[in-house]
Amino acid sequence: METSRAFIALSGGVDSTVAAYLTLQQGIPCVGGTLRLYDGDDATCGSTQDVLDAEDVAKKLGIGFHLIQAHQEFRRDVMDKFLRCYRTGTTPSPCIDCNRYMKFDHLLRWAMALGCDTLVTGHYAQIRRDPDTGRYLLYKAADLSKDQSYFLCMLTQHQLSHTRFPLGGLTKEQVRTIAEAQGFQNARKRDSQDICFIPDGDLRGFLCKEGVPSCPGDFLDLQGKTVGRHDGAIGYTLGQRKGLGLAMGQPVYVCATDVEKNTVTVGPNEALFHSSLIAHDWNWFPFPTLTASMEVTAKVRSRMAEQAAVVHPLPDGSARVEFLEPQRAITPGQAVVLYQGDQVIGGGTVTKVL
RNA sequence: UGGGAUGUCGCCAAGCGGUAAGGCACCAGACUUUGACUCUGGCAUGCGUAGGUUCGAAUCCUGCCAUCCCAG
Repeated sequence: METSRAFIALSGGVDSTVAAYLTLQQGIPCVGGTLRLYDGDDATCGSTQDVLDAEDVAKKLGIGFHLIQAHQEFRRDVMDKFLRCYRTGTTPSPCIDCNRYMKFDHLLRWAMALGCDTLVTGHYAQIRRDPDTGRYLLYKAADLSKDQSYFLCMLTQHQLSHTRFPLGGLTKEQVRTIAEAQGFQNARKRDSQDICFIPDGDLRGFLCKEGVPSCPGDFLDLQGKTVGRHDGAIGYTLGQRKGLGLAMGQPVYVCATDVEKNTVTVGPNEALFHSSLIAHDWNWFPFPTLTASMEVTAKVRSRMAEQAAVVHPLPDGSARVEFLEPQRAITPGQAVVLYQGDQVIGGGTVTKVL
């Protein structure tokens, strides 16, 4: 648990810069590095400019800098899974996978190979250790508006045991203030967002380029009547309104997609609400596996308010989450993350909506 | 070919002589480390077309065009 040497994951942004600064302030020897995940120079995450920014930060802080190539791993563990999800009609969460497989696996291995025992990142979340069980627990950030615990729901005990989030107890404004006080150039740099490997936002174009082409098909209403033509069932996600091009008098939303039949069913907002889901691929924080039903609050997307629910373990290791109130557009492929207060209980991947 | 009806933004649709509502769609921003949702803003010097009446017409009159329905 004692950090003798820390590896700082530098993105070139203000968060990781301040995380590095704060770690150095504690007198911990540090070395920095950036993952190069994608070839495109225009990528919004790990672009050439970001790498230069990160290197610049390392220089200013007087720490070493490593540029770690991870194109192959990123393609295998994040992009291929992303494409597979769309191909099979589910909606992926690439940021969760990137955390799980790139930042806290590939990068952590590199850090350790470089003689570091701790990985430091600029994520907004908190790690604590349960004194009774010895397990590492994940908590929300103090700044709830920047909390990233949803995206960190798949971190394992091993990963958490070698990770530090220096910003977990700070607000974004405090972080920017520290950066300004230290004269960091990126103090007011815009936060990153959107899918980093689709910088122009053209999801369908990207899927096509990567071998998941779209074929036009029919839009159906809830009664099964054809109401228009779509660009291809893949590429639409549950609850989507924009881009349908359907003037039905009232707003309509994607209620279902069928990639086999290449149909997209649309309906009114009210048709999107469901009360329970089944999820698999669970990662639990306070215990190795869920053995009994428990009351929690839950999210099925990062920005929604948590909702009261009960999670029930199922024999095959999956679990059923039952919400007290029906939830809008629960989407297979997305993560469901469970909380009790500020503590993250666990996260899984939605497989079925009931 | 007779008879009837209708033609206002991409779709639907107000308007009924006083100087073009609204909804949907679309576009642009905001929000956002996923896809989404949401919010804000934009969106017809012109109402099928050509004339006429009027101080003034999308609104009245006439011709033409188009579409739909009924006859046949």
